[in-house]
Amino acid sequence: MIKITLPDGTVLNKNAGITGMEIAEGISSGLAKQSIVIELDGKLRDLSFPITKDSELKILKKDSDVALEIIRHDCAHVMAEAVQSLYPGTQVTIGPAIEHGFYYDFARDKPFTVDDLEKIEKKMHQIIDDEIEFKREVWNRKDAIKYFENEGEIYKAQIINDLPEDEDITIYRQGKWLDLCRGPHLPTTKHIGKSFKLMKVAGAYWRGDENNEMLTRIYGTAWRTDKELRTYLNMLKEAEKRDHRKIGKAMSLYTFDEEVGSGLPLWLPNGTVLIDELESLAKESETQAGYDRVKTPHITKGSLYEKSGHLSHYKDSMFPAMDIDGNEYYLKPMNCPHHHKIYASLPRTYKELPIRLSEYGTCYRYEKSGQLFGLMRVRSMQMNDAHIYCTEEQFKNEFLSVCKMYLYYFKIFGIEKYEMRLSLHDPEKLGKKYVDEPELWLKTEDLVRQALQDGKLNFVEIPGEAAFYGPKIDVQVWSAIGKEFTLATNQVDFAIPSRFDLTYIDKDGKDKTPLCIHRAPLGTHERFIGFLIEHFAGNFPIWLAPIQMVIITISDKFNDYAESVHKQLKANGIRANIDSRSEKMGAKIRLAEINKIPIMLIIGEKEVSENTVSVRRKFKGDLGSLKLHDFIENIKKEINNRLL
RNA sequence: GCCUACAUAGCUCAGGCGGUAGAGCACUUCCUUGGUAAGGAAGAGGUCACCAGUUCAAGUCUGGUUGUAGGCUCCA
Repeated sequence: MIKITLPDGTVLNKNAGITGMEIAEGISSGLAKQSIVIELDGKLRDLSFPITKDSELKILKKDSDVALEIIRHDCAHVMAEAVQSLYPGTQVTIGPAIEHGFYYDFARDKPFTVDDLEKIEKKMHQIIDDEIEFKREVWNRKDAIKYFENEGEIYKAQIINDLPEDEDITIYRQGKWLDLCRGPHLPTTKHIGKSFKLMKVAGAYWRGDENNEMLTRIYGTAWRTDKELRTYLNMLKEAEKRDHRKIGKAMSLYTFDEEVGSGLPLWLPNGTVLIDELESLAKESETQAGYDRVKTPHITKGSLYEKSGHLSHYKDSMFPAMDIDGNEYYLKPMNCPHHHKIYASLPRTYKELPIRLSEYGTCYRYEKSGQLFGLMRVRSMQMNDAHIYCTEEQFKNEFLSVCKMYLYYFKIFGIEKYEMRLSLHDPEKLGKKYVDEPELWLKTEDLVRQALQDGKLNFVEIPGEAAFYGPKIDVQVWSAIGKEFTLATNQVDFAIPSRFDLTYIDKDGKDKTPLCIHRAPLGTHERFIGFLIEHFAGNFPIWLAPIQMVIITISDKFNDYAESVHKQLKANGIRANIDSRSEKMGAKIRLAEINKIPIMLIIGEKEVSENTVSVRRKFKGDLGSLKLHDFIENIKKEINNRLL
């Protein structure tokens, strides 16, 4: 007899070898029906797993998060079986559950196409309807390797070979088909249900290494119920509508041109308004925070980038050199070396520090063609850049005020979903990916960590994500379609100032090396605007909206008055258009709504005679009429305060 | 860069088997002068991404180039 303790403290005395399923059945038939898997002493096991010793047992039902993960994982297994039965000779590799679904990577001479997905899905339904049991077996390691090698499954054999020595090699059979798997699994394929869908095919490198062969990955999504599946698919559709590439086109914000080159956006007048507004915001807050503005050239000699370390650590992301009078020149990927030169152009004393140099210059980075993505990943980018040179004592304060600056920006834009990440170096990559200063790395990382903790900011630590010259804080956000991006960044540079012989004369008359903070609270204008488009779904607050309002005349009898209103709006710095087409008011309103123009000023007989405008706002509708003067004063307040 | 797919009017898209292009919206003109999400009519718009090849004939078939999309890898 063994003792089995349930989560509520109940202790059951049972014969050794009893299974989770049997215990569930003993409790209630309803529970047995709902049960998916058990947690035995903290480890997930199959319902059919024989319990042989005193244990703590938790029975997990279909509604648990774990169950959903297992449904997805099993779905991957069933897909693999379907694929191998339909396309003999295809090798299986790995097939995990992921957020929203699962994937499986296959090795096959001919990659799958979208047409294959339908056939595979049909076969999967068949396997699920057949209600096949998942059976766990523990195999001898050598036998397992031999088995998979004989089957021509070289990837599986390799996976087993690389498993830790002490780990059991478990095999799951589903009917005639079997796969190496840690488990656990559902009792039968029927438990997977029908709420899944194969989504897309993609290439993926074996073990995620681009030096390895390319496998074919099939992505699927799977849910507990059809309702959940439909909700998810619907969410994807809604997200597509927010896609900055779609809205950017519809609102004429920016465009790309084949003859200009990929990743090189052309900002149209409407989009340039957004850039200008962001710049004004940045200039305003940076002036207040004691920054000085500078301007530096777009191309520079290679020798400067040798000194900065860019050529040894960052060359892959730089456009190739151009030869000018026998010298190699590069397009600048970052502003730091230039700012360092500006710092070095004069002797500096401790009294001047901190020195804060800001620049809204364009940088150029060579991104591989496959990773360009609308405005979020481009090759020419305008940075909201600055470098702060300070003493070690000043560091914490400076670093935190930068963090506060981007939190201030986030508040203005109503950005609530973000994650701050402290990116640290990977000691194994010192001298390669990172400058070879092991002690300075640790010391600086500690300095940053301390600053964040003292500032009571929430953050997570990610090793191996630092910049080549120092640790950084990245602020991560997610695009409408769920891609993750770094929006703002705040980096410490401890190595470069000494390479550039940057010094200041300290109180004691001795030369010392300052610390340098790189910071870009608005990231690049391209990415920031791409993100804002999705964040607002194109419905920008008034201060940002490229076209703030449109004047709609009820008939062309009122065009003269409309012109005079337009003139007064312009004189007050308000961006307005007139819609004087020979159309009905309803049609004009509709067009303005579709174009996401926040305010409509309707003008007819009544407004002309009373010197008013009838105000209609997007999302709010008809707000009645106001004296033109009063309207302008109100709206100016809203614009100047950058209200949401 | 790698894998897969796609590229037709300003936008969204039709164009089984090869026979030199079509819709809706937008645009222009005319009629209409209408009070809070589509009034009517007519017209103009395309070297079917580009370059080769096959063919009597290519938007359609083949190859290449460029660009775009979804992934992988990499990053603000």
